[in-house]
Amino acid sequence: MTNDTLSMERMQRTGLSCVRRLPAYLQLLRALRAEGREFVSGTVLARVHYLEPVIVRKDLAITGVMGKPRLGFPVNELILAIEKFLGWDRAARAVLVGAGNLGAALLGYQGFEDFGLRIVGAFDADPRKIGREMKGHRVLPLQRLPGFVARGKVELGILTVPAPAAQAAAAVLVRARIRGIWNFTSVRLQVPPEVVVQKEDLAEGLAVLSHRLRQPGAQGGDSVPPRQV
Amino acid sequence: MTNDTLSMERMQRTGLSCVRRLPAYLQLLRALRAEGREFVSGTVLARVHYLEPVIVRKDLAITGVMGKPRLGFPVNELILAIEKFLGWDRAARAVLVGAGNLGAALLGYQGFEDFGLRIVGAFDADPRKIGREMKGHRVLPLQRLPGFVARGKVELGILTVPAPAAQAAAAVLVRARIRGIWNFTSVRLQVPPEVVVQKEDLAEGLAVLSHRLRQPGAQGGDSVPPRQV
DNA sequence: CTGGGCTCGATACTTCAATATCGATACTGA
DNA sequence: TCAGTATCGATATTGAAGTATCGAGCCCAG
Ligand SMILES: NC(=O)c1ccc[n+]([C@@H]2O[C@H](COP(=O)([O-])OP(=O)(O)OC[C@H]3O[C@@H](n4cnc5c(N)ncnc54)[C@H](O)[C@@H]3O)[C@@H](O)[C@H]2O)c1
Ligand SMILES: NC(=O)c1ccc[n+]([C@@H]2O[C@H](COP(=O)([O-])OP(=O)(O)OC[C@H]3O[C@@H](n4cnc5c(N)ncnc54)[C@H](O)[C@@H]3O)[C@@H](O)[C@H]2O)c1
Repeated sequence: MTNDTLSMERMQRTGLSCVRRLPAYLQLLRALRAEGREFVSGTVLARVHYLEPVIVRKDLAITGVMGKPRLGFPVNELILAIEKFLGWDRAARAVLVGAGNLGAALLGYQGFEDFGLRIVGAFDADPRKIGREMKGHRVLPLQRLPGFVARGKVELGILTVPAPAAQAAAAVLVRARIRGIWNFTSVRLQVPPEVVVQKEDLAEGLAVLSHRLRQPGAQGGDSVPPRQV
Repeated sequence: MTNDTLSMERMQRTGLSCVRRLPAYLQLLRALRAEGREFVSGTVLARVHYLEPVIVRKDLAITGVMGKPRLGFPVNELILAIEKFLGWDRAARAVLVGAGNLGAALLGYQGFEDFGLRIVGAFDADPRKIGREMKGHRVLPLQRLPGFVARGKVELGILTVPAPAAQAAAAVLVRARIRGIWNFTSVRLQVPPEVVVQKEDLAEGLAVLSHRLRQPGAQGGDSVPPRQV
């Protein structure tokens, strides 16, 4: 059985929780590679992220990379495998729709290249914003989006318009044959089944934070720390 | 058994997945209240959010509000119960640390009052930003944070500084006796157990999106997959 | 060259969320 | 008035994620 077949088989039964943790591993692995480390144990990765070592090993198993006893996992190989697994080996091209508060922040964020994303265009409906330069991008009118997407092989749309405009803007993206939408509005978008929508809802995190503040027995930290020492 | 006792008992065994869904219900319930609706069935709530009716009923059960057969749940009572459950009946006061790209977006966001949050101050370390007005807030030097927090009964800190500055900035917040930190950096903060940290990681969502784009059998629409504690 | 100890992968167990099913209730409409 | 039905709450079942444990491999120290 080839490595690829193995990888594909495991991909089927991949839990989402695991996928969510991969970027954190990737970040640390890249830092280790920059230091020249060749191997790292799952135990070390776990300690940094307050996880159980066994979770890390199980997560890394889906990449198909084998660790060596006493040594750990090969850092560089693991980086490449995770990047390939997530499709981050080549950055996906994305357009941003809604060059407002949040849109400007995302346009100005330098870290997306590390996460397999490159914003190549910004669009807005407000005539006062169109034509202006924003964080190194010229804001274009929404009417030019379909041509831009088709010509530029754009795969993703980032949606940062006000809630009432969200569904209509999503429809424009869908008609432009975008493959996925990163949705920062609070609207549940209706899209055809071939379009993937990932909703990013700040209210969710805020609800968890508020709730934990009210919980008397809540523990601090980003997650449950394993056991001390 | 009083409603309060019931509510407190159920609060103990509340799952996080449920808490994450509450803001979505709340949003729709408020819209219904604005229309004058007095009752709404769990089935309707479920349809809007693409959930199973059973899930909605179980989620709403933790508020202690009882629904009536054939009628549904009392809208206004439910809103008040959810707000109280999350502690959103009075907005928590928060300071923002790091008035950069993302910080400016959050400062300019008008929707936080609906989520029980009020940003009352903005802080930065960059002398060029200090003193400037930003989205209606004067940016203050970090040294003034402790006094500001103590005097203003500030409970929350919003962390939007670059990653290398994150731990130090968190330490300032902790020393100022903040109760919770909303962490937008990619750093796992080390804080004492009485401080609650909620980490908001865009890379997680992006990883899920990328992965689903590569999954041939993935279906569209946004789902809210459960996350680890 | 040989035993100790760290680490890996595999398997079994536990916990919790999602789903299915059921009887009970109260409004609708004939 | 009373059958019909949408809806509720409760319980049981399924499934996924996290946890515990074990044997095996391999490096290193002595
Ligand atoms: N700002 C934040 O911190 C924040 C946080 C969480 C969620 N959000 C969500 O992000 C979205 C945008 O928030 P914001 O604060 O940036 O609002 P904003 O008003 O600052 O920006 C919205 C932008 O969208 C443009 N726009 C309006 N209608 C459009 C259309 N039909 N097509 C294209 N562009 C259009 C507007 O001209 C404006 O530039 C909202 O849905 C909000 O709920 C924002
Ligand atoms: N911009 C985005 O869209 C985005 C998205 C996801 C995550 N983030 C994260 O948010 C954080 C900020 O991102 P950004 O794009 O706003 O960066 P930024 O550089 O625009 O803003 C950072 C701000 O923090 C200030 N600062 C630096 N050191 C400080 C200190 N010790 N104390 C107080 N303030 C200090 C800087 O002066 C600057 O104003 C980063 O950790 C980034 O990873 C940003």
